[in-house]
Amino acid sequence: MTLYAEIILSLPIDLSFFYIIPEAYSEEAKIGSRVLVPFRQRKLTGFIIGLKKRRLAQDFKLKEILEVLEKEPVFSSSFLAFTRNLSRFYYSAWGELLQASLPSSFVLKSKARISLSEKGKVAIQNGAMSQGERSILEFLQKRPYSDIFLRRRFKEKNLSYMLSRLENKGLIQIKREVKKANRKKEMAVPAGPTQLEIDFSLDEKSFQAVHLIAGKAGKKIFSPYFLYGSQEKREAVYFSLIRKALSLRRRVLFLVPEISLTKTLLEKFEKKLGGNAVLLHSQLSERKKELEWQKIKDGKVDVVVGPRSCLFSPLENLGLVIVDEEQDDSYYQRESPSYDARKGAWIRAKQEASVLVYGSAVPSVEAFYKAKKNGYLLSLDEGIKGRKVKIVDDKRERGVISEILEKKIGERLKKKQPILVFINRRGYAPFLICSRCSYIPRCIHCDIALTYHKREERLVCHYCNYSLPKKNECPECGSRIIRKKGFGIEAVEEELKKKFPQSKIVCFDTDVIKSKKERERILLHFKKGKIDLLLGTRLLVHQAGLTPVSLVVVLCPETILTLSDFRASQKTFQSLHQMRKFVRDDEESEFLVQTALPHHFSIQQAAFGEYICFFNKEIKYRRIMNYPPFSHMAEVLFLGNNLRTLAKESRAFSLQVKSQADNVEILGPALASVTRVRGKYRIQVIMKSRRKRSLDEVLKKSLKQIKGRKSIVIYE
DNA sequence: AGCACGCCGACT
DNA sequence: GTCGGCGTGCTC
Repeated sequence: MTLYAEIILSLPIDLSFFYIIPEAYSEEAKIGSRVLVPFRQRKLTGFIIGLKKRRLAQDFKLKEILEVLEKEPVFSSSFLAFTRNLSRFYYSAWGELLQASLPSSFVLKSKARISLSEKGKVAIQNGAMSQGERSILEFLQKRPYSDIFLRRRFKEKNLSYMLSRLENKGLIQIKREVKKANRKKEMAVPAGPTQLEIDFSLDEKSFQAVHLIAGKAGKKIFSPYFLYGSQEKREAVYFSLIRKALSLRRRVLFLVPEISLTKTLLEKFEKKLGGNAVLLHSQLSERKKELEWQKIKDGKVDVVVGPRSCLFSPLENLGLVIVDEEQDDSYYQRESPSYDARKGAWIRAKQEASVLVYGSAVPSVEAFYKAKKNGYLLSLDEGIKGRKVKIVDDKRERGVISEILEKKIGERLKKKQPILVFINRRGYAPFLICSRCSYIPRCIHCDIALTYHKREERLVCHYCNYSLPKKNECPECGSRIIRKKGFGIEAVEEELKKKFPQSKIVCFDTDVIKSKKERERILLHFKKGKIDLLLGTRLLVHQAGLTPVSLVVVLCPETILTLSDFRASQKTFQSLHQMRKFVRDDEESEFLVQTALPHHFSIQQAAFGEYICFFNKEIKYRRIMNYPPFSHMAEVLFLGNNLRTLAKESRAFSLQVKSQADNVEILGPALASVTRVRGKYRIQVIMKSRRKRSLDEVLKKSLKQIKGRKSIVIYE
């Protein structure tokens, strides 16, 4: 009897396809199997999501599956259910999520190899053809090439069309083949004996938290928790819980933000758990990732630690999912397939009926509110550490470095105490302006002013990297009076070096740090005291292993607040809070914040480390404005080359939404804050609703009408 | 996504 | 009148 398979392909489309299962594969073809199928001219990797005895799609000529690639399915049915739910929630293609769940060598695709035919060889001599066609044929005289190579060589936009015409004329042959990686089975290296570090230094509150959560770990019931407390306290609880889960023979997924992935983290795990943990991250080699994935799949690993992509680890019998530093925005993947690993962890834990633990000392207000409201917030007593804090008003000061700043920095330098200065603005000046005609140099691909970089003497676009040399004359009116507006890290560096010529001052930003080696060298020098003052952007904030110092200075923390983002206050708070962590915990250490908005609550509360105060204020504002967590929100971004068609499309979309939505609020369409990036225009529509269901119904219907490219971001 | 089909302007 | 630009639609 013929069997049919419903298959999801690794493509950005929300459709499944049906194929015939050949007799030879009737045993191997199971739900979750990875298969190779013919798709138009190509061969693609697909995943079986259903088996049918009768054909459902009557009007198609079904094709046969070419190959079932493993004896046992790569995905369990519960994993399939999890990824399907995730794809529905975030409007990302299921196939793309499945593809992202596998090492890239598992996703096979046919590649076209193009060679000259006998007829083609003759045609070069005397055939009539266009210039483009002739040049391709002449190029193929040497040897056959892949279509990717040809595409790079001939920059024509319509190469594939030209090739298909040449193929039809019989002048070339196109062979489509799948290249499989030759994977040798490698013996897993047995973990060496590790000295296990046993410490159960839990205080009363932490002990109670462990007791409460561990009680749930034994049962197969989904139970979420939020641990609110300092890093050390959270970690102690995590490790107790991990041990508990392991003793119950259930596995653990431990998610961390992108940046805290360091060797230290793995060492910590090895000391506490032996060689049982595996660290996965994007910087591992493809081969290494493949081996680790296989180890997890084979059940040889009990704990997986890593960033958001680890959400898709093939762990079975999952008992505990931990999401540490819950507030970190790196959990949200914006590139397709987009998803939020925090919500993803929720969906997966629910699917696997396991315990879920979020943790943070500065939770996102959404998560904190939900945890409080639904009674799963566990406070580990985060006492506020009193540090000396000074907020300096920008407007009362003159110059880049104010008098107060100069005095404070001077004092510390005299005492040979290292200093950290943060300013999150690259370059020398955010933009230049001609004094005579007010001309501002702008990017040719993006709707944004160019930043002046003095080191290179160039004007640079921070969105697309377009740059041009800085000229002394205004290109509009020829005047030589061009002013610099505002200041960036280079200007601060210049000023500091002028004021403190004896001191060793080093800059740490993307424009200086070009290699891993460079980065480590500077951090080491700072640690050893060879650098007196380290000046950095957000890049520096994200360096784990930077030791606290006695003076931390922050310049312009308010830049995020000027953006039209409902989470601007939260982002400001979190970024300042991260910088505050670098202030040494003692009496004489000081945190100095110089800002144009000294009275803004997010800056004040962050400077003083008052999370609860910040939360109370912010949550009121969210409630009034009906922003998450009081609503579900979707940001739909329309992208296109033509502003006119884009406007038409987005307006049609919003009319469609308005016509059917009684309980969906809609804002826009409006030009995005940066109207054009890399030559593409951007128009934004924001939708809010109390219920995700209502939002989904409207969104699903309205999205069907749009053909153009769009990206959707979901907040809840 | 990729690839085919089909519709229009600029050229032999 | 054809070539080759791109917009639209389909893939089991």
